[in-house]
Amino acid sequence: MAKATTKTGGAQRGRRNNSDPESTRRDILQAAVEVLAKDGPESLTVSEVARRAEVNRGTAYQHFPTREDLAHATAEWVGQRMYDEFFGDFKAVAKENEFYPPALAQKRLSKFAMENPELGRAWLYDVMTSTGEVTDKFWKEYVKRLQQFIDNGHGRQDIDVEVYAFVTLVTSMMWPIWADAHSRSKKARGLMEQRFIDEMLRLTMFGALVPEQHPDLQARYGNGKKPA
Amino acid sequence: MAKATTKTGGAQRGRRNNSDPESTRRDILQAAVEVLAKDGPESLTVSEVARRAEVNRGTAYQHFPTREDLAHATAEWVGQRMYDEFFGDFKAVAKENEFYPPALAQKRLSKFAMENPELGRAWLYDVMTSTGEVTDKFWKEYVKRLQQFIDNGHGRQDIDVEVYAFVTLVTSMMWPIWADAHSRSKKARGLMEQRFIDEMLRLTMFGALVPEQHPDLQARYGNGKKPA
DNA sequence: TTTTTAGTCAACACTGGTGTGCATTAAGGG
DNA sequence: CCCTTAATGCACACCAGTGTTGACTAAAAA
Repeated sequence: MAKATTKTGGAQRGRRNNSDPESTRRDILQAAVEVLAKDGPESLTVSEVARRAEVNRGTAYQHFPTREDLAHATAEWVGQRMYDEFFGDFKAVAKENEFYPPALAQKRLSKFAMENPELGRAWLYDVMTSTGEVTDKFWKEYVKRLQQFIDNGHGRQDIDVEVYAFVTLVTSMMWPIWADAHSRSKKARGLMEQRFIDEMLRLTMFGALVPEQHPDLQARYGNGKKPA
Repeated sequence: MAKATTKTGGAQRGRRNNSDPESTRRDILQAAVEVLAKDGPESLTVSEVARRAEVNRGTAYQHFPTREDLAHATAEWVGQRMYDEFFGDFKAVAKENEFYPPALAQKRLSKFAMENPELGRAWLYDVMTSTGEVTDKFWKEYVKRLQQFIDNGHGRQDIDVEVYAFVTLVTSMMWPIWADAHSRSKKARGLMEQRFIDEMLRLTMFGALVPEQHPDLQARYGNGKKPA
């Protein structure tokens, strides 16, 4: 009504016109992560993401030519964000090139995963669907720091660092999903978080078995060397 | 040609006509699991599954009225198959109502996961997407047996059984996926399997830390009781 | 022999995502 | 003031999956 100059299509009057396309790109990627977390990879469509980002579908296609491009960019973005959010303020907590003290590390990792379930979920989906090597920045840095922590004499020398990193990362990212499905209240969720942290630390510190009951394992793994 | 009686549609002459509809149902479900493992939940469509099962789409719809029905039935079927294949010959290996010796258990679990990656993957997808409580038969039995194992004095009394079961199950199921993505040859894959088994057993037996370096954790988790 | 069951085949209407093209704005910079 | 950039809105062709229906057949069960 106000302006009848418009013939057919055309941009809506008063719509956002961003001088900073990067922010639009971020909005789209963020929406993609949310879609991934909420409905899984099946629902990661350009249409759905654009809707959620409150961005025109055409705009999304300008940033990501195909659905596949969007999916890949999303995976990368997740890796980058995890890296930033987890290692970002590292210097404030631990010395450069050093791992956290374990109690702090596990707590931080769990907290991070509980607070960013959508990142964890997206990361897991990526791990589960990627066919080639995972080049994830976050993963690499995590393994590196862990290795240094062990080299510094804090961890057992016979650890297989990659496997150990895999175990802690995968379970930490997966647990919030489990916790959400198995707790009704927010309070219950908090308890679940604490349970996980406690058990992981306990396991990290002492393992799960009563040593005297398992002489065979003691013989095989107790010498501090990797088994042949 | 042979018979010109057919007017338009109609069943193909000499086609399978199964007296045992259950086997058809199984074929469809098995195909669904394979689709899930190969291309993920996005590709779990009635059309695709029917194609893979070499069954008419209409037939699939007779067994599973909607795509959702098929998805749910598939998840259930996976749980049941995992239960059968993992606990099926339990009595042959361990006494009734008792857990395996840990070395055997971890080896068996890993082997199972490596040999049935499609089941593991489907199970993980289910865990990751289910919103409600996981009622999985396999999971429940696993936790039960583990609890008994600990009650019998083989494991540390302060273990949080559910968390511990979660850790071992999730990582065991996920590792083959990781291993596949990170190994070129079949031999490399076998090595990955062994690495995982070794590290899990080592971790189970001794944990990951050098106790003397972490008096704080020793104080908190070393008394054999759950922290308050 | 008749009937029921399990399955095949083809056609159809419908939905929703894909990717493209184009006219149309709005803002900022030179 | 004009030009470029970022974005909108909409139309179009296309494809693939969904779910339904109706005609048909082979084999087992009654």
